Amino acid sequence: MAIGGRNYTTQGTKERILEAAGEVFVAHGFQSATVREICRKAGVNIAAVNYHFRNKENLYLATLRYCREISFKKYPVYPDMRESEQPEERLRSFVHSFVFRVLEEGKASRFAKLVAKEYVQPSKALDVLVKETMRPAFTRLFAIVRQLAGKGPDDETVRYCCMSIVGQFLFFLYARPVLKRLFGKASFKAEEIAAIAEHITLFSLHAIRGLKG
Amino acid sequence: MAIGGRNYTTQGTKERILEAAGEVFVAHGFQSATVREICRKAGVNIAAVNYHFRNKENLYLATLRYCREISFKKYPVYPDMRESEQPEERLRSFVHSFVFRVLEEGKASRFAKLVAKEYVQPSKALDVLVKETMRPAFTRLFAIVRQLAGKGPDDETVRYCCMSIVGQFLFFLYARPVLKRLFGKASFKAEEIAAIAEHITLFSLHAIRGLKG
DNA sequence: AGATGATTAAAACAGTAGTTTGACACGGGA
DNA sequence: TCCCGTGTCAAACTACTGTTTTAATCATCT
Repeated sequence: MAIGGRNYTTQGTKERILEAAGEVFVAHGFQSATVREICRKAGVNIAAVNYHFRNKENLYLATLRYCREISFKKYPVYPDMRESEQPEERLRSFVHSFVFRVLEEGKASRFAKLVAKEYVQPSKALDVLVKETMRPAFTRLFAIVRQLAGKGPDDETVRYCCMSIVGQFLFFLYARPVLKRLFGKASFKAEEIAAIAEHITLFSLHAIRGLKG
Repeated sequence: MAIGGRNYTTQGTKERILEAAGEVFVAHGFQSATVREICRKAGVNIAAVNYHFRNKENLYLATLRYCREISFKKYPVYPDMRESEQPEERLRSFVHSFVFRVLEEGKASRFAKLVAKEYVQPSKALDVLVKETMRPAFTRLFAIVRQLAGKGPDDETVRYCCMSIVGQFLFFLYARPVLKRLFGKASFKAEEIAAIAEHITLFSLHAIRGLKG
């Protein structure tokens, strides 16, 4: 049961299932997704899921990890940036990589879409997601905003600012179906994504400076 | 089939179903919610749903409308405010009623929670939601922000600002399960909600002023 | 070649979903 | 009193779900 897997066809089957599972879970969510559709898309037998992943829930967790790896490999937390950088640049870098991770048209944005569903309909997976992904990200962001805000504002204010920044990401993470219906726009070119990231950066920098005093 | 309903027991059954449906749809979402659980909570027979609402999807739409009415009756769009008011105050009013509609502990926040699920897993209901609820709200917000920003920024910048503001609402609409795990906080007292609304107002006002020039 | 263990395939299983059915209760009008 | 439409109820129906079973296939090592 998935001990070594020296057989190359196994790797092929497992990966094909993970790819198809990514598609289907993004499209329908954990509950509504069916292993039958996943297997049909992957071109494998139904029993393969239970053989390679034990059950549906385990496949979901594996898919979450698989998609996270893809997303963070393409858009790292700090792309070629030193800790000693100016806080404005660190915020800009944080925002840009985050926004691309969310808005990109491709496999790298699957993780963000799965996380979106997890927010709204939490499962056991959310605990590990918060622990491994969100809490570290929030800690990094808090340090950046604290540096930008200076010593004036208290911790609660800084925390609220972080939430305001994250909220702006969430808009584009969630509102895509609404944007499509409001403005007829469903996908973004790389330059547009960069423009959005730059807007969020400037909007937040101005706000923090204003709150500073 | 739900023509008049002069029988008072009918009204009781229909409303009990709608109340229970609100609870269950908020808790599990449309797909995962079962009519059996709804009927058990409502204390009615399973067949009552199909008798009064034809089918599950129709019950869902009715529940959405029912919850929207409750939410907007308690927190109107412009609570005792004239159009001639200063734009700062109009933004503040817009933000406050929105935030309360989202964060309140009670039946009035059910609509926001249902909409949140609808964003992530759109169904046929989203089209009518966008048309009847989101588009008018976005138009009102756009007018306020345009007035705040002056004639300098172009329409796209103003639109991005609106998205940044709405995004901050979304954070608290979505991130509650995460906030619970991050800070151990799941519910907010009225003063805290007001403080959050005030933060979002100030954060956004500073940002818009900064972008103004 | 034959044995071995990992992998795949088809079929069946048990549980649950939404929906439908047909019988029954009840209140008011002819 | 009889009838009829509205509303309620228990039970069944059909479809689909995740999972398991059993047998067949394949690559690899002796």
